[in-house]
Amino acid sequence: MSSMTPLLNYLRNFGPLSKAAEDAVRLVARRIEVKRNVDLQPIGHTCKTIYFLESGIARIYYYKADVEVTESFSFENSLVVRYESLFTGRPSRKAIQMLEDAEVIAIDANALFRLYDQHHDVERIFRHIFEAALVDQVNRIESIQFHTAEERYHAFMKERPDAILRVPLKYIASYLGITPVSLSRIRAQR
Amino acid sequence: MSSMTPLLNYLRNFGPLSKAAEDAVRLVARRIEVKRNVDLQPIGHTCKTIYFLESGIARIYYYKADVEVTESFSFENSLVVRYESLFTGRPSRKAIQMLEDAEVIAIDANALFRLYDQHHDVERIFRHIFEAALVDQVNRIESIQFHTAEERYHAFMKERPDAILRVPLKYIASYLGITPVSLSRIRAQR
DNA sequence: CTGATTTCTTATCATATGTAAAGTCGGGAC
DNA sequence: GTCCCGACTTTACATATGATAAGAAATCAG
Repeated sequence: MSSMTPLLNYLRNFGPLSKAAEDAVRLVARRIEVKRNVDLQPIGHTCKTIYFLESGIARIYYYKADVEVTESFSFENSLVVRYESLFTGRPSRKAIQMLEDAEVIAIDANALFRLYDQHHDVERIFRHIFEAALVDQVNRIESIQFHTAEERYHAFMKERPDAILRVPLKYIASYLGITPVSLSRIRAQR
Repeated sequence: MSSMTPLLNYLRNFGPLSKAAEDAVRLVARRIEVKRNVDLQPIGHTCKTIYFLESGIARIYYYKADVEVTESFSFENSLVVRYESLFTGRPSRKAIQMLEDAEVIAIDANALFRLYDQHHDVERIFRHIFEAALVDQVNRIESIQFHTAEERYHAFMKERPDAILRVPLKYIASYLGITPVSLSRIRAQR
């Protein structure tokens, strides 16, 4: 049985986890390796897996009228989830792509949700995780809607200074909601 | 004891609710009347109450550099929550204001959360509610970042055709992330 | 009803961002 | 090493939105 230690440590940030629950989580998760540029989940697939990144960077992207759009990045030691598909059971128009070779833990979402009744600590932990995700989304909306592209670029740089070195700028541009040309302009001044 | 029926029906949309749990919820909720233009919750207050609107419209707003910004609207038969404060325990920079005279059910959030351990169905229902809210926020981000102001206006009109009649346009403009002038221009063409 | 205040629209001008096209740079394939 | 291709930047021009101000319409108080 592979270690899963990083995942279990991550989960413990959100609440205590009994030994029994820990074992149950291990049984619904498996460790996989994914190469750079591979789509972990393709467009059109219904999200039935919650991914935890031990290493590597992933992005969620989709197409808006033939133009590729980056919705989010996820870095090591965090989850990658297409919430709008996971919680509706509908196919996602979004794909998850790895931007670096990565070690990933894939959690079977339905199996995980079945643990909720037996292991209340598992339900509580994931509830806290998704509550925190909700807060993140609310804050992201504020940042998108009420800050300029330049402000958002600097905020992103401050929060993830390594991203600039690890992620192609064109993806950062589309994440910020601007074109690569615009991002170039912002970076050029000063 | 006041009826609370609309709230309980709303909750049942998200899962079954036992009689015992129903009674427990009644005990942490109270019914109030709020007048138009009143701030149900002021800026700077930590969110400790979840509101359900039986009637009326509310909006969440805040100030971004002296300019008032509308974050969201809530209509009758839905919840009003400042998630970023409720789930972090930190004071909110946002206020909740009524846009019409309203009948509101105020739920004590901490008392509600204490019910989670005794009444698993209450925890499950509110988990589903907040999961749905997470999906909403993800979709809102997509709509904000990757659609034009005009597309967003038409989408909002389609989803809430009554809003235009009940909500001052300046609030709709700031919700859409544009100025009232811009909204006027969009409405003028055609 | 009347006047006062707020909301909404219209017009003008400034600016940020988009689109298109061309040029530069750098890494990978062979 | 050489070539090629993709990523990034730069420039020129077009367009959408913002800021400001003034006027029209609606709402509110008395």
